[in-house]
This record gives sequence, structure tokens and C-alpha cells, in this order.
Amino acid sequence: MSPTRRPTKEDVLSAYRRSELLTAACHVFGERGFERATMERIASLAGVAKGTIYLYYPSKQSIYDAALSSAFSDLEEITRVRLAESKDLREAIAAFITARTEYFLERRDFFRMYIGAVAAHITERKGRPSELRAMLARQTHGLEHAIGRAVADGEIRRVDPKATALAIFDLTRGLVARKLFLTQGAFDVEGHGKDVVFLVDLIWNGLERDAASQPKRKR
Amino acid sequence: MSPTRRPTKEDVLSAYRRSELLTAACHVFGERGFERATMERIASLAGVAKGTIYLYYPSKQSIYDAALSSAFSDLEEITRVRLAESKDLREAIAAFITARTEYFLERRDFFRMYIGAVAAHITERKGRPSELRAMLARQTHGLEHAIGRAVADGEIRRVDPKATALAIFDLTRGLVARKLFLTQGAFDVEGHGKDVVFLVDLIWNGLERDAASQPKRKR
Amino acid sequence: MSPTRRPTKEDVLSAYRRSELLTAACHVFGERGFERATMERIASLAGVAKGTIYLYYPSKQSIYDAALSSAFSDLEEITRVRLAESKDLREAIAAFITARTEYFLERRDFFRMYIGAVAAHITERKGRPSELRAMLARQTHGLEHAIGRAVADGEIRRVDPKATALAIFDLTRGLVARKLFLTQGAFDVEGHGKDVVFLVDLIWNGLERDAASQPKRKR
Amino acid sequence: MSPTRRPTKEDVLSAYRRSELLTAACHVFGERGFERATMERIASLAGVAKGTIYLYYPSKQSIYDAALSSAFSDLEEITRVRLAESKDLREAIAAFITARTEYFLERRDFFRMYIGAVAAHITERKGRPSELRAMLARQTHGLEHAIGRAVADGEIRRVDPKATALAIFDLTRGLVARKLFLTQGAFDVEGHGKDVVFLVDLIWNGLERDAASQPKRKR
DNA sequence: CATGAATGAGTTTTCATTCAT
DNA sequence: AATGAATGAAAACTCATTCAT
Repeated sequence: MSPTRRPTKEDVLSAYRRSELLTAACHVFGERGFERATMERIASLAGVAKGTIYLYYPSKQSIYDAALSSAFSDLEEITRVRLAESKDLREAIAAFITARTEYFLERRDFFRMYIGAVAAHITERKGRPSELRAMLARQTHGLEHAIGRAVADGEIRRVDPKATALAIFDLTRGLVARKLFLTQGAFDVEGHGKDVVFLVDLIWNGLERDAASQPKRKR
Repeated sequence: MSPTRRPTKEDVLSAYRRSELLTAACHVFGERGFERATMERIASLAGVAKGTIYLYYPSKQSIYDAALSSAFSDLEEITRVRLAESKDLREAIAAFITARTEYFLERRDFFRMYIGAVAAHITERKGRPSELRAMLARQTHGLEHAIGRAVADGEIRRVDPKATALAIFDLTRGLVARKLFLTQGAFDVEGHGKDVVFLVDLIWNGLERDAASQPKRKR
Repeated sequence: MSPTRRPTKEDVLSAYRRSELLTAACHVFGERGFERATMERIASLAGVAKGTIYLYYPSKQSIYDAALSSAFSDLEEITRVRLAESKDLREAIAAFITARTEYFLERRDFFRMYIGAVAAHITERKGRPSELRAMLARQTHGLEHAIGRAVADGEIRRVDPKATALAIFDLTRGLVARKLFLTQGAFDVEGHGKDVVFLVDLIWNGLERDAASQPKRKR
Repeated sequence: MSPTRRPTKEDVLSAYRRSELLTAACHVFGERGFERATMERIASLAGVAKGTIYLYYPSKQSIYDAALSSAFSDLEEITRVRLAESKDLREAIAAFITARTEYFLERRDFFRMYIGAVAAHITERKGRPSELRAMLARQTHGLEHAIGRAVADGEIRRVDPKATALAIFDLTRGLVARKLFLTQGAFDVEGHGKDVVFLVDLIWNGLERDAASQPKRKR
């Protein structure tokens, strides 16, 4: 038997259920936050009975963690791919901001969960020793790397890659928050594009090599 | 002017009670988040009985709102004053970041509450139509104004003042979050100073007028 | 302030509530056993709301323990007094059996709880390291002591006081169990008296000094 | 004779399953008590799926009853055999105590179940009108009979055979309970032997014919 | 005004039992 | 016959809010 045996019908069903549950969980946790979310509601959204959740996740906390973790992995992967497709740092920064912004706007539930999770983590010291921190750290690894290379190549001035990546991360986060937070109904694509351009410009200008030593390139 | 009669003994006591309650509330809400905070604990910290809180605030939500609002007003005032003392935009930006960072590091409870409040607000559609949004908007007014003037004066290149102010706001927020989030025990003043300088540099570089038209000043 | 200050009105009310709660608890636990007893039912019997119980006892287990412990203390005290009134060992044995039998017949709830507690204790290894064992041990101390003295005085033959006391204890327990267990409706006082006499005779005969060395006394 | 057809393969398998299930049930019920035992665990111990149990027993209560009943029958049979082998009453009493003590010490699970069952029976009036009572009654039949004969033969003084048998029954039960209840780790065979001898002596002395009419035999 | 005992709605979690495969 | 996923009733416990003192 190879360890990756062909999935049985049960495996498929189980995977399907888990996925349905995570989707429902993400929705409810995003909608209500951890405390005010109820297992009842998650079950109902997923179209199963309350007890069924416990066949797949041993506790409310665990399904919360799983939902969070799963979406974070997705996001990380998407970010990684988009970064890999970029030819230079400017493109990479734009890709980072765009990819993440789009992902969050598609999955607002997850963004809400994410904000809530960070808030809860800051709020409570008791949580497990920070699975969340690790997930967050992974979000900026790729970008940090790209910035490091750009510095080494002399593409940009000498900045701390980590601090810079985190700054871009924070700006992205803030942008998304404002979109979801302020936008009442429809989402303004036009304005959105401009916002991203603005951020990329701001950062890129902030990173360019000193004008004295080398004239700025037109992008 | 309103008919402000001389405050009676009762007024003084009442004001004192309210203040004590808000302090306790900020502590407990910051420590536990809204849901897990208990009126019992707030009362105990404030040195009164549980029922007494209801003489001053009609509900848990209302004392939460009051605590948040009060701290936000403080912070807004402090920011305003520090901005007013700045001679140019670079100083203003530094002042904004420094003032807010210091305030939050002094009052971590409030920062936690703030993060939680935003999370809850994003999370729930039901909250009143956004007292919080108004408070947040006020936080960047001063800075936005300063940037607007700098653009008009040709001190920096033509950027959208609002978007720029929000970017600085987001960077500050992220910086503080990381301090409180990552710093395990002692707070590293040294590193902190460098982080602020980094951000100011990054932004300032990002805002400067085109190098072609005017050489960068050494700061 | 002396440590035994005059009880306030609150103290009295609190003591009353506690007593009411223990009575109700004893009834319900006796009626249903620990697992099947519900806090709801205890509350309802005590005439309070469910939550009120938790103002006095922090958990179901704790009110169970308290109820058990309280009744055991009662019983121990009664046994002690009755033993103290006995002039010789035969009377002491009779007193022990009678007192305990009567107590249990009056408080069947408690006997049921008691049996259930022992069963649970035997059944589960995880319980606290045996508060129950200590309580049980105390039940036979007085009798054991009396037997020890009787042996020393030559009143009875040389037997192990502890083993003998435990035997009497077991016989009493069995007698009571059968009364409550078998007696369908009315309790047969006549038969009961005879049963006690039978046991006392049996034990006493079993304990008497060897007939060869000393003729049996008529009691 | 009933029309006992030759057992089919199905019969054999069925009998095997039932036996496995009862063994597992006895273990789990003894370990956890009725309420805290789970069908899941019983199934797992028996090596079948949860649903399978319901093919053999219609409910948790029914498998509990069956397990109890089966072990009781065993014990009854063993007791009967050992009594039959005894030459006189003293031997019969010793045999009764020894046989039962040994059986219980070998099958602690069952003893725990037994205690729990009695507790539950005393505790709840709702149980069927006492299958358990009938089983218990059968446990002392043989001994009662032996005592009756001894009285008739003048081997012992005139005592009520039933009451006497029950007393011996209670003493045995208490002895075993203490062994399983108090013995922390290893079981002390030495002490155990002495305890049995003590009980036999105590009872025998208690039953002997009046010393006046006939000198006591040395044991 | 201040108190804190009392309330009871609301939530998570467990598990016997069912039933489609 | 056997399985085990699904169900949903039931119960302990929490805590915002009330109100008699």
C-alpha cells in the first residue's frame, strides 16, 4: 500500500463535508466573530445537524482555527504565485497588493475573521503559543525575499527588507479594511484601481535609489 | 455657552465614578475583548458593586462605547497638539507616528480595545451606523490637512492628501500592533526608534518632489 | 472584630439557602444518582432559579460533595453520641446498629446517595483522592475504639477491633439496604426490631470470650 | 427437550459476538458506571462497530442488564458448586466467602457493575420490577439452605437461616468492597486470607450452640 | 445612591440511537 | 449482517440585567 492510496468514496465525502463546514464556519465567524458565532448556525449553513460538526472538528475553537488556517494557506499560495510571476520589484509590490486585495474582496468573510483573530490574539495572552503569528509571518516571506534581492541588485536603495515588507503588508491591510469598512454597497472598481496605483507609487518612490546617484527611471 | 451651573458635590462624585469606571472598563475590555469581559470584573476593578455600573451606563455596550470614545478623544487631542507643534510636513509625519505610537504603548489596553472594536465593527453589520467610523475619520483629519498644505506649498509632490494620511495611519497602526504583538517581554526602545525613523524615511522619500526638478535635501 | 461576629441578616439568609439547596440536592441525587440528577431539578425543588445554585456552589460536583459530606457529618455525630451513652459493648453495638439504621430510614435520600457515592468511587479512579474514604473511615472510629477497650478489659475475646467494627458496619449497611430495597410500601417496625436483635445476638455471640474459660453472662 | 436444532454457523458467530459484547460491556460499565459508559467504547473493545451492538441488544440498558445477569449466573453457579463440596456448615460458610471473594477479585469489573447496579436500583424506582432483586435473592439460596439444615441437625443454634445467610452475604460484600476500594496497588493475599478466617471465626462463634449445653470445639 | 442576590436565556458539547449503504 | 455517519435531545454553566433592600 502506498501512503497515498486512491481516495475512497468515504474520503471524498469526508473532504467535501470538511470543506462545506469550513466555508460555513468562515462565513459565520466572519459575520459574528468567534464568541458570537454559534455552532448551531454553522451547522445550519452547512446543511447538517449540530452534532455532525463534532464528527469533523472536536471543538468550536478547532473549526475556527481550521477555517483560518485553510484560508491563510490559500492566500499565501496565491501571493507566492503572483510574486513569482513578477519581473521586477515594482511589479512584485503591485502584485502583492493586488493579489491580496482581490483575494480579500472576494472573501470578505475571511478578512473579517482575520481581523478578528488578530484582535483576539492581541487581546488574549492565553491562546496557543501563536499559530497565528507563524501564519502571519509566512505572509510576508516572499515579498521580503524579493525586496532583499532588489537591494542586493542595487535595484532600490538599502532598506531593511523585513521592515519594508511589513510596511507594504500594513498598507495593504489598511486598504482592504477601508474598502470593506467604508464601502456601503457596491464596490468601486475604478477607485480601487487608483488606490492600488497610489500605494505602489508611494512605496516605489520611497524605495528608489537616491536621485543624486542615479536618475529615476520612468516606470 | 450653556448654563453651566457650579458643579455640586454629586456632580464631582459622579464624574469621578464615571472616570474610574471607564478606566476599569478599558482595562478589562482590552484584556478580554468585549464578549469575554464581565461587568463583574469591571465593577470589581473600579471598586464598586456590579449594579452600580448601571447607574452610570445603561448597558455593557454603552460603557464599552464610552470607554472607547473617551480614549479616542484623548488620542485625537494629543495628535492634534503634536501636529500643531511641527514646523514642516516631515516633522508632522514624525510627530504623528511618534505621538500615536507612544500613546498606544502607554495604554495598551486601549490599543487592544481599538483593534477589537474595528474587528467587531467590520464583523457585524448591526452596530449603530458607525460612531466608530466617525472617530476613526477624525484621527487623520489633522494629518490630512497638513499634507494638503504641503502639496499646495509645493513642499511635496502632488498626492491625494487623504489617501496619504490614511497610509501613514495604517503604517503607524501596523507598527504598534507588531510592538505589542511580537514583543514578548520588555519593550525595545532602541529598535523602536529605528522603526519610526524607517517609516518616516520611507514615507518622506515616497512623497518628495521629483528628484529631477529639485534635488533631495539631506534631512 | 472577633472572628465569630454576630451573624448578619445576609449570613442567615445565606445559611438558609445553602441548607435548602443541600436538602433539595440530597433528594434529587438520592432519587436519580449523580449523573441523572439535573441542576434544573435541584433548583426547582429548592424554589430558586438554576443560576442561583451557582452562587452557592461552583459546580454540580461541589453541591453533591457538600450534600454528602453534610449528611455524613450528621450521621457521625449521632453515632458518636449514641455510643457515648452505652454502658457496655453489647449496648454499644446495639446502639451503633440502631442509630444508623434509624438515621438512614429517616433519610432515605441520603442512604441512596451514600450507596451511589461508594459505587461511583469504586467505579472511577479519577475522583479526588478520596474525601469519601476519609468520611467512611470516620464512621467506624468510635465503634472500633469501644471494641478495643472491651478487648483490653477482657469483656470479649481477643479480636481485631478494626476488622470487627467494619464487620458490624457492613452488617448494618446490608440491613438498611434490604429495608429500603425490599420493603415495597410500609416499613415493618416489628420485623425491623427483630432484625436488629438478631444481628446484635449474632455478633455478640461471635465475640464472647471462650465459654470454657468463663461462663456466658446473661445480658 | 426443546427442538434444539444443530447450531448453524450463524448461531455460533452470533453466540461468539454476544459473548464478546458482554465481556466488553462488563469492562466498560465496571470502569465507568452506566451513565458514563459509551456504546462507542463497548463496541471498540469488542472489535465491532457501534451499530452492530444494536443487532444483538436493543438498547444500552439491555446490554447492561445482560452483562450483569450473565455474570450473576456465573457467580451463582460457582457458589452452588463450592457449597455442594462442603462437608459441614463451617466449611460451607468458608466456601461461600472464599468463592465469592475470589470471583470478585478476579472480575473486578463485575463487582463494580454489581455495586453500581444496586445503587442504581435503590436510586431509581423506575427500573423494571426488579430482575436484580431476583438475581440477588438467588445468590443466598444455597447458603440459606445449608444453614437451615445445620439448624435442623442441631449443628448450630436456632437461628433464622435467611437472616443468617444475608448477614454472611453482607459481610462478604463488605470485605470485597474494602479490598478493591482500599487496596491501592498490589493485592495482599496474606492479609486477605486472614480476613476471611476472621469472618468465618466471627460467624461461626456467633452461630455455635450454646456453650452450656455443649462445649465449644477448638477449630 | 449603592448594593449584590437572583434570574433565566443562551451556548457548547456529548452520545444513544437510527438508517442508508 | 455490519457499518459508521448523522442526528438532535439534553444538561452544565455563564453572565448581563433587574430590583428589593
